[in-house]
Amino acid sequence: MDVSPSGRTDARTNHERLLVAAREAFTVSGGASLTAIAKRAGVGIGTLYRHFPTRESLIVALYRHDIQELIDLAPALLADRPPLAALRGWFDEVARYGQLKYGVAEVIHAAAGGGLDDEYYAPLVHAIAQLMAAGVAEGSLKPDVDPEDVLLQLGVLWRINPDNGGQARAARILDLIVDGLLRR
Amino acid sequence: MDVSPSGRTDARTNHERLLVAAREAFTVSGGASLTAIAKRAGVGIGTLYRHFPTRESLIVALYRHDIQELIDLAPALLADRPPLAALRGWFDEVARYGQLKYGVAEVIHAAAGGGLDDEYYAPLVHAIAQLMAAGVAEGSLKPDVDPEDVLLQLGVLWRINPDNGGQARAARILDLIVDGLLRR
DNA sequence: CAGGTTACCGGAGAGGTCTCCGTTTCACCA
DNA sequence: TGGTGAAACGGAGACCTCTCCGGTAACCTG
Repeated sequence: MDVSPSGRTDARTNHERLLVAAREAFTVSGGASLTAIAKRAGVGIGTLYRHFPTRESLIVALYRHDIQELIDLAPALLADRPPLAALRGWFDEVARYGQLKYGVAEVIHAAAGGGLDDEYYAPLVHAIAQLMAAGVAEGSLKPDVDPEDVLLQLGVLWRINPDNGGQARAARILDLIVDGLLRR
Repeated sequence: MDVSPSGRTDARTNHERLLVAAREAFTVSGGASLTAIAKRAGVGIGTLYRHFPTRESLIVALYRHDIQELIDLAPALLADRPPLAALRGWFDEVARYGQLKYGVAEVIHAAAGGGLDDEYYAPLVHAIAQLMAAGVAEGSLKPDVDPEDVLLQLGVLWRINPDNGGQARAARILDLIVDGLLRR
């Protein structure tokens, strides 16, 4: 996932510089090649890869904060809405994040892609599990649905063309997904 | 999508050779670089790209036949099963094709990806529409669901890791999708 | 504070995708 | 049966991802 911050100060420095460069690159243009990021950081491409073995791992590091927000949102929503509304609200937020912040989309996409790198996608699964548990307890959702299956289904959000009524389409599909979870 | 067969015989020949080379490459190894396919066809990479502007367009041309099979299957299923069983059966078949034939997966993925190139993804939408219409007529499915939304949802099938219980997961998710379409 | 280990660095290189454009060749017509 | 213009060809080149390994220098230890 991420190289552990070891004793070497140069390693830590480079790690920092890479994150800064990546953040700049992403906020400026919404995307950049790894080569360009390494160059911007004044570091060799090899160094970038040692610190962040995959493209996602870099992005995850960048957007850890936002993802955490998403995760924390689940219990917050549950606190002041009925379970179903909370679930649907959370889905909406996922969609919104995805359209807004390139990085979050990337991560969820990667997570859903079966990257199996539990480290950072487990929390997302956990958030979903929480939301679903509330609905199950209430009797409105069917029990025994695997939250990972649901995360996987959310992956559809990133195959929707954003312009041209994509927002409406996303809403419709989220409705379908929720309906699929309802107890009959 | 595909270059129109013009008067030039060399164009037609190369088109043919590319298809043959691609088919060989895909059946032999399940996948190949475009460079390799062009080389195998004895043609420049530029020629390959002129005939097939995108990777998908090449694969679509290759698997047009299989996709047609899938499309024809919809009415066949409807003829000898109740609508819901037909729908679910068709979904299963899509999943099976996807795991079996690389190309079909590619196409549906591309189609669902909003490639907007109606030419070859409209038939898939139409197949779904047929299946759904039967369910609606029978009263078991909700009306007014956009078949494209459903096709989009099927895209999840190609984010499932095939090994490691992927088959079971696909079945579970297809159940969820169908449940989402049921009238409540 | 000198020397040795060893983690870390950087970039060359392999292999891909896709574009661009100078060159070749075909089909048509006088 | 040429001659000719448009269409098709092909590969160099720009740019990307990712790997590998010889060189470098930061820490530790005596």
